[in-house]
Parts: sequence; C-alpha cells; structure tokens
Amino acid sequence: MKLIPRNTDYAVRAICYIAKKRPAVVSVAELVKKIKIPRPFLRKILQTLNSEGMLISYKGKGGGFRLARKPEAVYLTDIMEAFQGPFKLNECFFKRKICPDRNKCCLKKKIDSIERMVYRELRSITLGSVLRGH
Amino acid sequence: MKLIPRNTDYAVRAICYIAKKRPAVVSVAELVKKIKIPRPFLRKILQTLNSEGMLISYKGKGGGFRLARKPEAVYLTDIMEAFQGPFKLNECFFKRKICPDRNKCCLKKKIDSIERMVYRELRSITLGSVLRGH
DNA sequence: AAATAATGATACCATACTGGTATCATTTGT
DNA sequence: ACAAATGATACCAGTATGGTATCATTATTT
Ligand code: FES
Ligand code: FES
Repeated sequence: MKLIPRNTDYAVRAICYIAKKRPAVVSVAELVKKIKIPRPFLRKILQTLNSEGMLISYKGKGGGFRLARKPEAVYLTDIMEAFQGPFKLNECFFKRKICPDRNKCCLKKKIDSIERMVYRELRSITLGSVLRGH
Repeated sequence: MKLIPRNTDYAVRAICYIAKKRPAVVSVAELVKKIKIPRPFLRKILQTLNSEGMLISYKGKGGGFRLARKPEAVYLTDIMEAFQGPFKLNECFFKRKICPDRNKCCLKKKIDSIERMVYRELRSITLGSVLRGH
C-alpha cells in the first residue's frame, strides 16, 4: 500500500535541492553532503532523472546536474512514473468469470475513479508548487 | 504502487461468494472449486478473515465459513487492513531537516489529503454495495 | 468408539522486489 | 597528462509476497 518508495522520495529531495540552486550545476558530491543519501544510489537516481529528461547532466570536471525545465513544468507524477512505471493502482478484483460484464462492473468503476482522482491530485503537485510551498 | 495485493483480492472474491450463499455455511472445498484459488493459501486467508471477525467458522464435518455480519457492514477497508495493516499511503518525503515546520509543510498536507480522500472513497465500498452492483 | 471431514495453528519455502554497492568506461577542465 | 566529474552496468543482501506442508483440534456420522 506504499504510494512512494525510497528512490522516488530521494529523487524529489534531490531535484528540489537542485531546483533551488538554479541555474547552477550541482554535483553529486554536493548533494551527498547536503541531503543524506547513499552516494551510489543517488547517482543511479540522478541518471534516471537525466535520462527521463528532468535533469541535464554535464560530464567532466566541474560537471553535475541542473534542472532541464522550469520547476512549474516538473510534475510529481513524472518523477513517480520514472521510478515506478505507469500509474496504475491495481488490476481489477474479479477479472472475467465472476464479473459478467467488465464495462458495467461497479467495483471496477469505483476503483478506476479513485485512481483517476489520485492521479489528478498528484498531477496538481509540481516542483514549482513544492518550492513555493503551496 | 499496488493498492491491492493478491491476498486481499482473493479475500474479496471469497467473501463475496460466501455472502451470496448466505446464510449457508461454505467449505473451502466448495470455494476452491468455484473460484480458482490455491487451496492452502485460501485457507490461510479465510482464517485471517475469521480471526478479524468478518467470517464465522464451523469446525468438523459439514463445517466451513459463513458471513459474520450483514454485507452492508463489511467495508472494503476492513478487508484491506486485515491483510495490509493500517491504511497509510506513505510517510512524508522530507522528514525533518528539509521541511522546517512539519505542520506547515504543503507537500505533506497534500499527500495527507490524498490519503484521506482515497480512504473515504474506499470506505464507501461495502460487501453489500458490491453485491448489489452499485 | 472409530472414521472421516472439516478448520486452527504454525512453520517453512521459492521468487521477486527494494534498496544499495561496486566497477570500469567516458568525458571535460586545468 | 591528470583529476574530477558522470554513464553504463553488473552485482548483492534483506525483505516482502505468494504459496506449501504438517500436525492438532473439533464435530458429524456410522
Ligand atoms: S472487478 Fe474487474 S470487472 Fe469487476
Ligand atoms: S514532506 Fe514531510 S514535513 Fe514536508
């Protein structure tokens, strides 16, 4: 029932820090010092964030990461999906056999509606809103 | 990000079947035949449902399980909590250090509100509503 | 009373997932 | 050339999930 695993959590912390330092390039070394996350794990996380287009990386001496988009354009759901795959709360309870018609199953409708609701709410959270504090 | 694991799912299927057969006593043997769930796993699940007060069990020949309460009084959240523990979607992202004041943290507020929302919606689903189909 | 058919309790097990480590290659600034 | 950074990738330990197996207990039937 955990909505947010560790890597997503770390990712949000890290990206927040990087966002605050905009437009500076932030190295893993600095991040490790500031927010306490195991270094190799954080590296992997940042690489993902980079490959998903939320960060831009700079190799070589003086390199590091900076935000690829405006904070307002970085949705929490993007970060979640980068680590947890497409947003899907659950498959349905009775697949076939028991529910005669899937399109009319009220249980499925309810669960689906909850999923949309959660998604919509999470979608309203952006890096920008977190930084601004509302 | 999975809201409902296998045992909860199985539990709902089983309890639905038992509810439909009310007030008859249903044996594991019958359940296994009707809904396809591995027998020992199903037994464990029914034992939990029994110990949580949602089913009443009868030992000995001709024994089995029947619903302990009216279907309207069996909430989906009860079943979920029986298998998944207390309803808690996630701990907060930045515990201390980063968020200066936990009570004012907007991110936490949002996530908490999502959690309450989901809970309220799930709470509106009872065995009764599922059986009636709305 | 014995046999049988049911659940109760509980210990065990295989696999997958989560969280994390380690290593080497590549790029860039000095 | 060297140092400082990330890229890519393979590996690993611990835990959770999903499931099995076994024996004890209880109730019915004969
Ligand atoms: S629960 Fe999936 S179709 Fe009814
Ligand atoms: S996210 Fe937990 S206090 Fe801000």
